[in-house]
Amino acid sequence: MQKEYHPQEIETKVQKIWETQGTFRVVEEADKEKFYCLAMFPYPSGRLHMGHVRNYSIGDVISRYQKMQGKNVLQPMGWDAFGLPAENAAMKNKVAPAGWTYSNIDYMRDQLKQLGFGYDWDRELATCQPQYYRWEQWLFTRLFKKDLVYKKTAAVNWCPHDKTVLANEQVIDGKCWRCDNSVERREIAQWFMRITDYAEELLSGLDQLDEWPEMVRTMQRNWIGRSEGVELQFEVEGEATLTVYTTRPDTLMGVTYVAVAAEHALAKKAAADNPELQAFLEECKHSGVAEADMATMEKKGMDTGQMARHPLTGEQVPVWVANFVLAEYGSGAVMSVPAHDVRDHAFAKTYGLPIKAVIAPVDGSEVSTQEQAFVEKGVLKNSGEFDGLTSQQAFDAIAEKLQSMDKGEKQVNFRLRDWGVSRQRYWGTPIPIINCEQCGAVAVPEAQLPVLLPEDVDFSEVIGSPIKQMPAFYETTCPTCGGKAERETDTFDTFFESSWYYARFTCPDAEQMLDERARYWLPVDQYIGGVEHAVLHLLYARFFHKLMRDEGLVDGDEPFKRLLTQGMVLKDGSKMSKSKGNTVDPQDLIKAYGADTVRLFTMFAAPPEQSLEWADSGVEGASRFLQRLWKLVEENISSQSLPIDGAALNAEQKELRRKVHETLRKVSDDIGRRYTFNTAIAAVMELINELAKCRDDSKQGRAIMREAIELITLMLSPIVPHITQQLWQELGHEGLVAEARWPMPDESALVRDEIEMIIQVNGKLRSKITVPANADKATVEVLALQDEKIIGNIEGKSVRKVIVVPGRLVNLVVA
RNA sequence: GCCGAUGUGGUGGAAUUGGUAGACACGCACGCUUGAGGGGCGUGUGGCGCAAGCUGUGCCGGUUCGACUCCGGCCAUCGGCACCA
Repeated sequence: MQKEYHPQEIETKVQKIWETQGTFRVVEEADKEKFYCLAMFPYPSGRLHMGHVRNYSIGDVISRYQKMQGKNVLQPMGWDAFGLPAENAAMKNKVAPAGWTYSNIDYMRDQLKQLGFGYDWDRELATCQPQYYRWEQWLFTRLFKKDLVYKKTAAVNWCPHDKTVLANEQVIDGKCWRCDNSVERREIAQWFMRITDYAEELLSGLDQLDEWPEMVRTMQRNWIGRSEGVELQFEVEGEATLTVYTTRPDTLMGVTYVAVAAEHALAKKAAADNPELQAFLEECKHSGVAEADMATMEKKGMDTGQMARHPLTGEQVPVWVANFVLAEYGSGAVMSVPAHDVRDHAFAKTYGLPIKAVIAPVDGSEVSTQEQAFVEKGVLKNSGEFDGLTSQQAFDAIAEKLQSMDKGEKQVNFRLRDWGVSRQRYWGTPIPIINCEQCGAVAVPEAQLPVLLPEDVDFSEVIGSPIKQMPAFYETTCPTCGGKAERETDTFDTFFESSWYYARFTCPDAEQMLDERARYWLPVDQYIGGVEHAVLHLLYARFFHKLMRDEGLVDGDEPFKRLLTQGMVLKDGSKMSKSKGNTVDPQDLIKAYGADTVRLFTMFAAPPEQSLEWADSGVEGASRFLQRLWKLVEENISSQSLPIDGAALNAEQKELRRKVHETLRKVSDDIGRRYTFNTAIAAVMELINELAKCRDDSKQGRAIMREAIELITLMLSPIVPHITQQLWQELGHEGLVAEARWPMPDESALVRDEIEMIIQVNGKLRSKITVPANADKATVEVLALQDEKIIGNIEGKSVRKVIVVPGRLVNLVVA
């Protein structure tokens, strides 16, 4: 065995062994328990960043651990290959997005291999390949026939100078990131998926996901935002009725105005002969479509001059246009009760609208609503026949009254909106629809799929999508009538591809969307990815799984059994990014220290769910630890495996061996159940510190040492697989450590005769005593009161109470 | 603004079920090794104090024999907010 640890040499060698032996290639084996471990696939941006390294290290540790449990472990890897950055690179460097993407994939694949992740590379896929995206086109046409997709207009960010649609990310402070002109909102026709049809199931399904972080389930619940309320109508003279939705019908008698979105038909109509209002609506357009912007901007409004008739009182209330009313939520109109809603209150104050209090506190106290809204539920007042009812009672009474007048009814509403999947971009999956003047929107027939995205495009002349100016692409004939027709030139949201890749990994070469193999592998047993995906991606994937289930393609209702959301990698307290110049390139670290050191540090520096603060000095520490490990094995390599006679061990040997097996028990729990890899590593460090101090050359002493280094090699192998493979071989084992079985602690080595207990006086630590492990409460109490320090401490005071927590402590309450 | 997290030594973090706060590591200091540097090894290291001891987990308050942990209120930082992925 070499005296020094040479990571690069070992890693190259070990990676070659895995590759030639196909160690991580898997097939379906009906008689073996399966484990599907998936880390969110990367966007091929060019180079791996530390976030990737962390994500994939976590997945690899879990996968390797499960493999050592004897399971049939699938760990695939692929590429979320469509997206905006490829187009930006294309414009900047005058290269086609496809070529840029594929060369990035080649580079990053090589980086992943250098890190030694145990992927089944035979299953690799990239979402920009026609053999992948053809099946989502196919699914879309199926959903089209089921009326689960539809077209409607929706707002986008529009740059009037570049004449192109901008992503939210491309709008900086309301300006276009390229030309710095003001961005406008513009309504265009787009395709939507009826995710709201599944809202109820997406919500209730969360209750079954008991191995997901509670935080993620809460965020999804709030995102779906189920509410019970009342939908009711206000009549507006000369107009269609104005429909509003409220969760507080008990406040209905306090309505002093109604507000509509700037895009609302009523607002547009009222503006036709009102230049001032017209100007205001124009002004409202000058904001992006992001909800955060809508919520933080100054609340502005204008009277339309129209009056709406209160459904119960018949009173006339003014109709206002307000920039904070969301056109896409509910009906794009709200009833306003300034006395009992914070936002309505602020608006009423600004524009001098009346505030009418109709809810009083339950305890009968007086509150003024002139300076501040009273938003709690209470008892009705100033509400005619409903006076004296509680908010709860009034909810039902008012709903019933409205229903009897045919002016409203109870309704369940969701905050969740249908998913707009159209993107006015090039580098994405073409939407498989043909627009015919005669027949309307027609799905591309199955036999004509895939609709291929032309990859040979010129980005130097165009702003926006080149296929929109490519007649060869969009000119076609209608599949129904055979007449002249045009293809959709929009592409899918890239969330579309990432919503089902987990399923395609089970059968990447199938000549259909999914085949029988999906039923063997799914659901994913462990999914790992950034917490930033807690809502959107994870919700869309759950939705897709249900769509595929309803197509008979998969079993089960949920795609991901257990979820781990990893924290971000930070440097100097903020997210690593090129613009901040605080990035760390994993490639440099692999070169300098080897992959095992990089993996070890990322796993040791923080528990996976927390953000990880990067520290170069910590990497040094990880490297040092591996050298210590190497040295420990090297110094003890000559010790042979010998049987250990538990009864013949002296006290020190017994204690050392107990430490070894306690460490094994802890590491198994930390890796297998808790996923706290940092504490698992710390436990092994502690053990190695103990072992390094040990100088016991007796036969039994050497046997304990030998057992310890074998167990340490196994315990660390999921985390640092290269060095442990080399050590495993040096220790004389034929097979791969990756294929070894995870060891079990020896229960007899864990037995203790004595335990230490702490003694507190009034909750403060005063002494420690050693007691027999089986001592009962009374014995412990007596021993505690005999302790010298304690006697001194409680002298002259009376013991009022004694609390004994078995195995832990004694607390004496004195006064 | 709304939703969700987080806050512990000089630093990253540990404390798993309300029971020894600071494991493990980094850094730092001192010592040994070396011609020197590097490296390695050893000892110490929350603060105050000579010590006994006191004090200490973002801030204010509460529950408890006992609170980093539970409850109420605040502050700060981070993530998401539907066209970044």
